[in-house]
Amino acid sequence: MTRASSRRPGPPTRTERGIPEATVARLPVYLRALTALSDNGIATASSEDLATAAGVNSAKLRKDLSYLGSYGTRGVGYDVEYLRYQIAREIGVTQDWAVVIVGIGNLGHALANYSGFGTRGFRIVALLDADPKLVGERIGDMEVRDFAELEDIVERDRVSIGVITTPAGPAQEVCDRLVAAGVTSILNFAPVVLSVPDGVDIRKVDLSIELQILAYHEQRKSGEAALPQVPELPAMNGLSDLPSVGGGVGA
Amino acid sequence: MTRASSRRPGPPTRTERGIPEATVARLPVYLRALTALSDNGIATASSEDLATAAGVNSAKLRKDLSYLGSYGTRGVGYDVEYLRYQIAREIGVTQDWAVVIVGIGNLGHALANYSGFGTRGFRIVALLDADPKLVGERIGDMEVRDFAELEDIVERDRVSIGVITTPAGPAQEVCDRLVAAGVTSILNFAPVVLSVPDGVDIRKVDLSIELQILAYHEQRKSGEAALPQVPELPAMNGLSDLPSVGGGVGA
DNA sequence: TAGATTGTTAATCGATTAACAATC
DNA sequence: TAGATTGTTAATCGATTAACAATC
Repeated sequence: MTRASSRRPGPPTRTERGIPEATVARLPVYLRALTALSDNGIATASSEDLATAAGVNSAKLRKDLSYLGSYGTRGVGYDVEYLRYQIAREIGVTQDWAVVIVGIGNLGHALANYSGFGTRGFRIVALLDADPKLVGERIGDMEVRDFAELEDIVERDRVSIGVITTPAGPAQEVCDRLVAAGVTSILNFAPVVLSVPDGVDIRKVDLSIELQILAYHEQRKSGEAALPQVPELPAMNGLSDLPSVGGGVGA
Repeated sequence: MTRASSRRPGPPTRTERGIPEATVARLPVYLRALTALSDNGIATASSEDLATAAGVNSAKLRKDLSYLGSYGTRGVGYDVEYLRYQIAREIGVTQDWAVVIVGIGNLGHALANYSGFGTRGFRIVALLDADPKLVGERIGDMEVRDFAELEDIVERDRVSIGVITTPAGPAQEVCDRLVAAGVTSILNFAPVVLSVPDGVDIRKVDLSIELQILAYHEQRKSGEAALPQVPELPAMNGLSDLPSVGGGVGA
């Protein structure tokens, strides 16, 4: 969330279009919950219903929704379709955003094939890789194109979002090229801290960080109730001869 | 972060092993930064150096490290190797955690092949899928095994962490099975809110949510400086006949 | 000793939550 | 009107940040 913050002082008024970051991060969760309710033919839902579906408490949900406006009816609840549309509009997924994926290794492949690319709202316009061996390969109904075409594609298709699925090494360079080409939002899967200029948003998805956070809590559980995960058998701990899962992401 | 909170009142004393969640989430980032410095042969680093490498400000970094103890030297900085070990120990990655991956579709495949599985600290002990067509398939040096073997594997290998890479549909059922088998930490890639009992930690990685958060900010940029991403050509907006990237994750 | 840098304090900011008045 | 549920207030909690005394 490297966002150039340009906020005036004073309390955030609703009309000032200043929705707290924590709320913004939950809007997509509410959107998904509403879509699920809608698919189940449910026309109206209380904040309690919605909160349950979204996995938050109802006070938080009501507070979050209050930043968007007053879309509920006291004593009744929320109209599922109406609220869904309002949230989709607020997030900006009533229009389609053009996306490029750079780095067609295992992960890039997986993302390229990922059907529910955000329940619409996004459109992959190109899969790019610098490796000539990959260029031309078909994935689903797309073809991998040369990374050198980036600038043309970004301009032609008005691409504003780039997804980086390269290894750590080339990620910063790829990032710089994306930014120079005009991309202003980046989703980074490479395990590096990328630096971008003000005005460019960057978000990071990092498997090993997530696992490490789980490990931290896991370590502290062992004593409490369940059995420890640290094996009592000395030979098993850390010295495993199981291979460390080779491969490499390979862009 | 559905963690059974069992905190006594009062300010968090350093010795009370109560590191703030926000700090815990950054420790892996510091660990990675230290590893990079170490790989570059740097033996000592100031909080400023480290903060730059980790992409945070130095005040935050020092505050974070202060929860672990006093591992720096005033006027000098931090010994890279020493601090790296201390953080690794605090996180719990000086030991190996056994991990199972459930759902060997595109994403499961990608994760199974992912080499740097957290710069060590984790060991994939099984790839599981309920689809008989997948069972037996080799991925790297592992073989996909039947999901029915879950309980045996968890017990035998003392698995505490499960990664769910199934589609949304079966995810809750898979989750329940993991929990019943004794898994107490779950990393969920399926686009659903999973419910777990107290004492089980769950973290979620969600591509489409990340993209939607970017879209929200992107939408609000358009007016400001750069060109709008909403095409001026009416025919291009939302009505694209480009296929919505079909496929399905398929467990 | 002078310069550098940590570890900690205290102020500030933002997020969460419970409670309830407004109102359907 | 009585019951239900929203939208908002206010209290609380946790996270960030700047500043600086401690100390190498």
